[in-house]
Amino acid sequence: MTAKVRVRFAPSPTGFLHVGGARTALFNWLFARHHQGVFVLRIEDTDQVRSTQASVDVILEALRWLGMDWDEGPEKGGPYGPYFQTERLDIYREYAQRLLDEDKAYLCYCTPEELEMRRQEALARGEAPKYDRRCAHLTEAERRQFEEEGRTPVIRFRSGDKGQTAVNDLIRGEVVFENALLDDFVLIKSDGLPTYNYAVVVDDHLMGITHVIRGEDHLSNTPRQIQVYEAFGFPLPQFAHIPMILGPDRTRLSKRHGATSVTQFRDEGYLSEAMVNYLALLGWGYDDKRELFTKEELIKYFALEKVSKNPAIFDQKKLDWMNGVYLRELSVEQLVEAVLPMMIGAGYFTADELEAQRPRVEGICEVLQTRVKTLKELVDTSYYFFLDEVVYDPEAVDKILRKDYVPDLLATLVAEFLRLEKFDVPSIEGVFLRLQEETGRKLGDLIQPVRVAVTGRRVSPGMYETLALVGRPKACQRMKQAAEMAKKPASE
RNA sequence: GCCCCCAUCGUCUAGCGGCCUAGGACAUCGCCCUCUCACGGCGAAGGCAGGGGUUCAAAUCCCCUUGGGGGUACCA
Repeated sequence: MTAKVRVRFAPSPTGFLHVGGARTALFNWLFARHHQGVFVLRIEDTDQVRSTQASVDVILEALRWLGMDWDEGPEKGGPYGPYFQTERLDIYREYAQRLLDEDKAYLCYCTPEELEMRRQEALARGEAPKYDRRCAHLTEAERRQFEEEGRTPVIRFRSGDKGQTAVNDLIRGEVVFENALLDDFVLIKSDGLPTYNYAVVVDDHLMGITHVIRGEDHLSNTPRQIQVYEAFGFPLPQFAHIPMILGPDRTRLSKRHGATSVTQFRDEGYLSEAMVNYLALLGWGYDDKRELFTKEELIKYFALEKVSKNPAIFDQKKLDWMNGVYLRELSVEQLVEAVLPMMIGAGYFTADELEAQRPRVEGICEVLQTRVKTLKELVDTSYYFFLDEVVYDPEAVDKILRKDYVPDLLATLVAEFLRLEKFDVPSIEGVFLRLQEETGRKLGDLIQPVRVAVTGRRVSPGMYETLALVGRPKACQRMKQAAEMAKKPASE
């Protein structure tokens, strides 16, 4: 029997949860759940200047929203804690000391400025910009001299420069690196904090991680980490480097490409199920016919073998489509619940009026459900059901309203509407049908002017429903107003 | 500069030597439905980066070129 699968997602809290990070978390989570393993969340907050608690909160919240629960980590604890790297500093020091004692690491007194200068020089000479190892064999006297100068040392790893290091990647196969190309990288910074390449190894080992599933940007660093594993005599975990997510211009996905934070997508009205489904498809696929999966199905089908090697471009259009699919699968009640707070936020009505508005909102959701891709879009486009002022599309006014027959038509309709006992769909439809018969005009010629008059646009849900939902007072008032507009010639 | 990864329609992908005159989905276009728009249905267009090999046979294997991405930090 093989050991229990243990994977981890290890974000650094320096901002929001990026879709790339979310996808990495998802693959780890799916892998863990598929194998009935353990999903660990570890916070890599060793970058003291950029890490913030706010960022931790946002990341946890985003993970929760996506439905990825962690078995060990912040707020949960676990047998291998602490799960914040800054709370594990003693551990890193202790292990570094071991390396120091075994002469597998050494103290280096070079300052960042000196290193930067030498790097530039090396580059100028066309050489590889690697550390020149001048501190690799300091005498006791030299060391004391540096100390007296007030220099605080870093701990550098003594990396081998003969032979090769092979990464056995579950997705890419064997990837071989020349050891001569690796330099003596820093393990512990002068501020006492560990560097990434060192801390991951210690943590992944101590936390019993069996599979390291992470972005391809870490592949090149893996040989360094493997050397550290070997220096300690730790067994290697399995590695799986998943492809990057790129923007439409094939560069690394960033803010320039629009929304990239999970929280932002949530706020823009995307559904977490759609988000998860879409993210899963970025670099993973099941077969040649299915691409809509519930979370349970994803867990059931997910396999590293099916993860592709090539980078994926984040296609918001497809996300939009998929969100529309999930939106349409919602019951009207679910849709209403999701949208009510957003409508209050938009100022359509107050929290006190919520219950009174609910029936209307239900009707609005019904007619808009197939016409929008996101919750926000639903809220935005439904403004004319609530607000008094309608924004008229000039082109619509010009093309549809400014016709000779329109003022009379609108006036007639207002009169008819006012005469109705109930302002509901059948009654409204009856008015239009009768008028169509009497005038011999096409139904569209009757309806389009009303649509523009009442909604300001040439596009809306079915007009009978829209009128009923807008309500008689607002509808008639707008139609009268539009009739006046129709009489005036186009200006400015 | 050096090292590593990747390469099928615009995009995500199926394909793991013959089943491929390359399949699906999004996007695009057309038609149907229809009060507009959407939804839904039907259809069209669109791809194996280029060049060498290997093989009876290559999108599938190898090499080169090109292109893209990543790494090369006292960031993670």
